Amino acid sequence: MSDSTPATIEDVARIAEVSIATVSRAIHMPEKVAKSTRLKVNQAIALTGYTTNAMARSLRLGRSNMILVVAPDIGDPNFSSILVGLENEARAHGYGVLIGHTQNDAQRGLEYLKFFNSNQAAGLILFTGILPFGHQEVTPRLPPTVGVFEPVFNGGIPYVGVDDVEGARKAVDLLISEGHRRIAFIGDSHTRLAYGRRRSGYEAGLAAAGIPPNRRLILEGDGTVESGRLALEQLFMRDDLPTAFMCVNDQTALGVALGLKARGYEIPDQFSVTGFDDVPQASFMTPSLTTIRQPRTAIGKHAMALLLEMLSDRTPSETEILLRPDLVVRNSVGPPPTRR
Amino acid sequence: MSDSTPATIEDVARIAEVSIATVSRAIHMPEKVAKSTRLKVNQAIALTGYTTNAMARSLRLGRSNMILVVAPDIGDPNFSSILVGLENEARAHGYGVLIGHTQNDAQRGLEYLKFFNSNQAAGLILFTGILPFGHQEVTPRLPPTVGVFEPVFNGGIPYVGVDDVEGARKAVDLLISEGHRRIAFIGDSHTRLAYGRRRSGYEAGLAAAGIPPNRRLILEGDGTVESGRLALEQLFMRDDLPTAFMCVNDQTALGVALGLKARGYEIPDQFSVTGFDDVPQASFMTPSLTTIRQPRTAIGKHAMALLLEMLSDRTPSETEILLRPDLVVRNSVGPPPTRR
DNA sequence: CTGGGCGATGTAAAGGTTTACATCGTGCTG
DNA sequence: CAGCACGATGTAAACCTTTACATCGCCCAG
Repeated sequence: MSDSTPATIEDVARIAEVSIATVSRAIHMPEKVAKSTRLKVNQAIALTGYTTNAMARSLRLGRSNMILVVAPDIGDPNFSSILVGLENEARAHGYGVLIGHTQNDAQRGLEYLKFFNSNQAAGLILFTGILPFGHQEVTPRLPPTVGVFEPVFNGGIPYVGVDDVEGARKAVDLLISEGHRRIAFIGDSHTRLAYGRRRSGYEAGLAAAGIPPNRRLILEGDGTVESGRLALEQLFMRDDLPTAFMCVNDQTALGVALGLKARGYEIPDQFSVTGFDDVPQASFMTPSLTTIRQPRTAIGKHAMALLLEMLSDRTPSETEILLRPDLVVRNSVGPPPTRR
Repeated sequence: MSDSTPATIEDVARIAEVSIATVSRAIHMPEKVAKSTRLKVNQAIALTGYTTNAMARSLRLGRSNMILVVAPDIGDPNFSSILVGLENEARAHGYGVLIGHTQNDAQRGLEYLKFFNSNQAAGLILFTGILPFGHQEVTPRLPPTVGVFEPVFNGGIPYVGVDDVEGARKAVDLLISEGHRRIAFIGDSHTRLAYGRRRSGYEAGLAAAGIPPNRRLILEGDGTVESGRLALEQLFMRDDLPTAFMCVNDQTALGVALGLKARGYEIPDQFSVTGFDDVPQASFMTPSLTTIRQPRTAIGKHAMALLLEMLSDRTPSETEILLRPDLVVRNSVGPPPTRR
């Protein structure tokens, strides 16, 4: 009864008194088999506890039920909640999730492609904006792929991200509505596409409020805590201070906040600060950080859904999905100090 | 030349002018094939870019090169750094990592067992202390399994964790060396084994310092922020205050810190607080939290190494690996206020 | 010189599916 | 009533490996 080896399709066929072909059809194309037969097969399946052998199936079909997810760093706290969305969606459709990380090593990225040679994975979710497969000229044939956060570098690959422009716009609008008019943007960068878009949102917000742009209030930064601190120092040295700092991400905001605290200033009484991303740490800061939340689980869900769509029919319904980010109001923003 | 379909072992055999059996042997048991033949085969492999089809191999062997990792919540920030350790170690041995989460739903846990019916996975890494497979009486046959953090509930399964007793001991020793003698332990629990061990460390530390135990200073808690706050309130109501709070984890410590701040007390000037785990947020708190670091990446690495060992020969060299936790000194601990 | 043994290689089966094609029977049309 | 079409089912090949067993030469001992 309870065999040591799992039941095969043949066991089911014997018990249901049909051929294995019929069993297979009853499972995968139920409309092709007579109702009575279907019933017998289902009973036999229940009796044996049969589960179709995914290995044999994948071998025969030349296609597996695994999705490979490659990120530069799976240790990144941002990664895990996206993973939740990815995994839930995948499982809901009978797919499993395989993970890998490149740690920005192209060679390692290349290794993961082997999963596709042998159909160990059917599709790819890519976190890096840049293809992790070395120089772009020799781009190997890619499996069905969906990018997350940023478009994949050499294009033609659909991706799911957040509407950075709108997010930035929400932050700057909040600051303006509190009465700020001198708002710095910390973390401009030419290498990160998302940062450029956030800057666009910032500029659009200022323009909409009729505030003339001020290039001296836009500072470079690479998104690290240190870069925030550095930018702050530059502003202090110039003696050309804003009343609010809009930062390109939460790490930068933390750097700014630490710098201000070190100089003895109070947030939000004397300066306001906003971030972007809503990393888990944001609510732990003092004061807790007002920021823009990336809907991470939703991003994962959509990315996986898009990929699965590509896997069934060939044409994805959309080639770019931008989700709406939310403003998370905490305690780092207030009205500018009244000048008197 | 660059076919659309990947090369099979047969292509290699044809080019090398040998049989497919010889190719297989050249790859997996090189000592069994003549040196000259091996050379020809290797050249043919290089020429064709052959990669052995993992599906066919797994089907034939009845064993795959995937390890399933199941956690209650893969969104937990603690999870991701362990994952790094797991994945690195797995890949170094030619294994891939498959992930799943149960969200404490036994049914979902059960679903993942299907991966083993069809040999889609060869081994299991389990994060929950309790088996995620419903009631324990009907425990299904488990594949080779290693637990992480806590021993798996119905035993007999090796696990990798941290030496909680030693970690707690380090925390309490620090507090004692700063001069504290009235030290509360927040977060006692009968359900979490790790918490019990941390309490043991606390008690051992007090005993070693000749401080008599005081049951009124040991408070229940489930490890949430709220539980920390609650325990604090109880202590205040009793008007029986310690000078330091040793918390069973960082969340609890945050709850205590927030409660103290809300009552207008300063940390560490008036009260000292320690945590356990060193979650990423710990350094963002104000004041930053002195805590015990779990060597997460190392835990992942050891757990995977142990599992792979079980997969090759049947007997694991050890059945319990406890890693040494480190004290991370930040700013939440100071000497007790001088009474005057 | 013959037979046995051994090292190197080949042959073929097995692993569990899916599916093109063949077969069978029934009911309808002409 | 004959023939055809169609729906339901069965047969067998193919997917790509690994490996037990067979085969083939060759060397050495008797």
